[in-house]
Amino acid sequence: MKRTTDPDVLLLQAVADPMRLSILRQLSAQGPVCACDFTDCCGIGQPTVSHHLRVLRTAGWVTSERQGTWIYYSLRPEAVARFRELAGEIVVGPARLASALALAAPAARA
Amino acid sequence: MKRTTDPDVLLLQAVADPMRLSILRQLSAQGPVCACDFTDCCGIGQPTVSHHLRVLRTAGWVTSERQGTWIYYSLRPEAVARFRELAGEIVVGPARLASALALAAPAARA
DNA sequence: GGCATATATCGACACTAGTCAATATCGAAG
DNA sequence: CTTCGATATTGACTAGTGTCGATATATGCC
Repeated sequence: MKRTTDPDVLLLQAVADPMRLSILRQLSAQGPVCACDFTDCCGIGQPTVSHHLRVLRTAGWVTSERQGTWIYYSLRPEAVARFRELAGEIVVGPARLASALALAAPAARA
Repeated sequence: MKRTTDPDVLLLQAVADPMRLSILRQLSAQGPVCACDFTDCCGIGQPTVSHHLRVLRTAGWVTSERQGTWIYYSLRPEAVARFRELAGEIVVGPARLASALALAAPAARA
């Protein structure tokens, strides 16, 4: 995967992993979750969990907050909203219309 | 990236690439697009375009259809719908509620 | 048939990502 | 201050990914 600076792509890359999708779903279902909980539930080593959480934090998906010994992770509303926007960008509707108008003209836009 | 069988993750992995996101956006905006158009617009080699289109097809994002010499690619409504569902699954709402009820108890649900 | 164009496949390369073991850091408790 | 538990970082290894050049396949045209 080539390194990218596009924040949209970073957001998508971060969620495009089984562990991280699982983490995000758990955060969505349970709210702020202690990092230790991810370590238990996913059958995965602690450093790996920490790594995935870092990826999610870097991409803007989560924020962390200390509560004594533990660190709680929460979803960032901005990321959730942006993800939904991205999903909303991809639509099928206009496609069929355009195809009816200008099919068989591959470079017609030039 | 470890190989995965989860179709949701496959869908997300497919869209989590600059070229492929660009291709999907173009398909969303213009409808069925000739493969040759992607080759021109993205400053990328023809085999690479073919590779990305195969990834998108494998993930269920697009279907191909021959029109004489050219091959037109279209978005699959099922994939678009599933993508939007996935985006809808991640919500921030319940999080705050749960945190108000049971904070400072990392394994309270056990 | 033979040729030209469009697309797919193959093989190879560099780079990246996911994972773990070992270790460091940080906060709390004694 | 020492110790302990939780989390982060480092270093290394493996495997997957994006890219390309060369080549194969398919379609249309002469």
